[in-house]
Amino acid sequence: MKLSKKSEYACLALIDLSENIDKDLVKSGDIAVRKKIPKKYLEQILLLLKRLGYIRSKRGAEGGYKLARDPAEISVAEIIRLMDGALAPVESVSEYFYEHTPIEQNRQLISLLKDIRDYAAHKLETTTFADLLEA
Amino acid sequence: MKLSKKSEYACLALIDLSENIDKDLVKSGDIAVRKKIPKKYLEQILLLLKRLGYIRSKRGAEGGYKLARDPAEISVAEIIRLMDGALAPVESVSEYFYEHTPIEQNRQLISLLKDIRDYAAHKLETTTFADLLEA
DNA sequence: ATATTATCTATATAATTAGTAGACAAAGTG
DNA sequence: CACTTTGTCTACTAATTATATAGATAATAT
Repeated sequence: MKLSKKSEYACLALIDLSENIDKDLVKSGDIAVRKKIPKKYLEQILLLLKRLGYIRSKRGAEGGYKLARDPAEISVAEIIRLMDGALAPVESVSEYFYEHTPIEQNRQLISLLKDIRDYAAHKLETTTFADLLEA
Repeated sequence: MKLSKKSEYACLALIDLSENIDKDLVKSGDIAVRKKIPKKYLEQILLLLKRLGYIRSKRGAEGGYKLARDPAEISVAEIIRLMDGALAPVESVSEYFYEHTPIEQNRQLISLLKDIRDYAAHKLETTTFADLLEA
């Protein structure tokens, strides 16, 4: 797993929406400024998150976005998987994105990498966006 | 950390050389066939490993490669780092390849990713090529 | 002398990443 | 209604990285 900026931005956007969950709507421009994300790029990401059912939107003046789900029920793992694919260090050790890779020729290496994958996947699956807010 | 084929190939090549440590020299062509690595690509990788001091070579007919170091003293971590860079899922959490990334804006995310990095790094640092040979 | 093998450098190609640009659609405001 | 704001959609671009391939040269064994 290597996080792209896209998935970093997606997480930051969801964090921002979680932080502003009391507000009715949050404008993408505001998120862009607060989280220092290129505005047009962020729009693409928000659109994607909308299509995936994570957020809702309203167009027009005074429009914006809001969460469609409880932050406590969105795991970091699922967002990274949607943006970047496998959490595993190689696809041949991935649960959801399995693919053959050269390293499969060595059993020990596979089990080592699988162990790392399992650790990372467990951590990311059990961490939700509610956990990412400041105490 | 996402392993490239290059680092997968590099590991397989070092495994092959470890498996044949009793032999005087191993030809790149033989490694390529046994480990199913494109021959010319493998040559580049072997050359790199040679310059880095991991292997020695001899040219000409009946030439080839051999390990310059004990497999038990080469960690998987160092090879991946040399081929692919950071073991961490984002550079902002990397020990040896630190760089700013957007996600640094969230403390909790940073500590989560750092935890994953530490686990992976520890595993990979304590696994050597001697550990990768069949019992 | 010849065949074999490593060395070195250049090139190619495709995919991925990280955006930008601009037209269009919907909603609110005066 | 006109105008501004904000989301939606699609296309495009530029740079980088990944994954090789090609071919000339150098050294060595036979």
